Amino acid sequence: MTSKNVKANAVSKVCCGTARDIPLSERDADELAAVFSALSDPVRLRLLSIISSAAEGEVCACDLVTPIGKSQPTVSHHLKILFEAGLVDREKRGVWVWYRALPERMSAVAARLR
Amino acid sequence: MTSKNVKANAVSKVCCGTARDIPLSERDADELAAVFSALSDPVRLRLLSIISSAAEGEVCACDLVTPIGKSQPTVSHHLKILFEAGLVDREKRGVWVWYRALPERMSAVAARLR
DNA sequence: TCAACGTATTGATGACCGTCGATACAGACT
DNA sequence: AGTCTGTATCGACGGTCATCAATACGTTGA
Repeated sequence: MTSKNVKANAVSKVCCGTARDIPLSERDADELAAVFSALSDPVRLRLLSIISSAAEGEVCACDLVTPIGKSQPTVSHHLKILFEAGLVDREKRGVWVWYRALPERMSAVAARLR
Repeated sequence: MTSKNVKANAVSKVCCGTARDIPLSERDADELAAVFSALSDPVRLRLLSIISSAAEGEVCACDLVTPIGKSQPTVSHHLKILFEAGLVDREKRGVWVWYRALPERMSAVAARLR
């Protein structure tokens, strides 16, 4: 329980080493996990896909309900999660809400996967 | 409901365009979401962090329980999820199971975030 | 064969999540 | 004023997940 690791190919009596410190802090792990939680739903990934590939750089929420194939409250719920995770930005203009992708945020998350 | 998008700064009467096709297929979205689900737990992220930064390239499962601070069944459960998501590889040698990171898999996932 | 140990599985529990119908809210137009 | 429309919120349902104690499995060594 208090000994060092052994060589890769050996099967030794001792194995378990002392508890080393974890490179990723608990707070960082929580924050990262929150972002990945937002990315862990296929509906949200498809929403991100549509928003990111918009020729105008932004998409009206009303253009997202039909292609996703879910109810309007469900799509609104997923957009809120993406927004709160910092993955998209939104702007209300009149009655409509326009969603914009935040590629630098995506890149930052991707960078933390090495 | 069947008109085109309007300019960014305008507040026009028409908004909602026809349903365009989604760049990300439903199957791809499901697969990607499954990987992100595996990454959406802080315990699993910390496990990945320990395994990825191992000097020997691999870590014995017995060295993961104490630093994580969860019960042995819980750690085993999370390791199984990481393995089934293709994020880590494992090899049983004697009584012990050694876990190894798969950085190329991480890079592949990161690449899909643009 | 038996005991000891590391790991995986089972079963149960409490919490969280995706979904939708109904409803509330906020602009825009008459 | 009122009405229409796009969006967000509420409430409820069913399903999934993280967690642990208990247990089963597999390997080692006596």
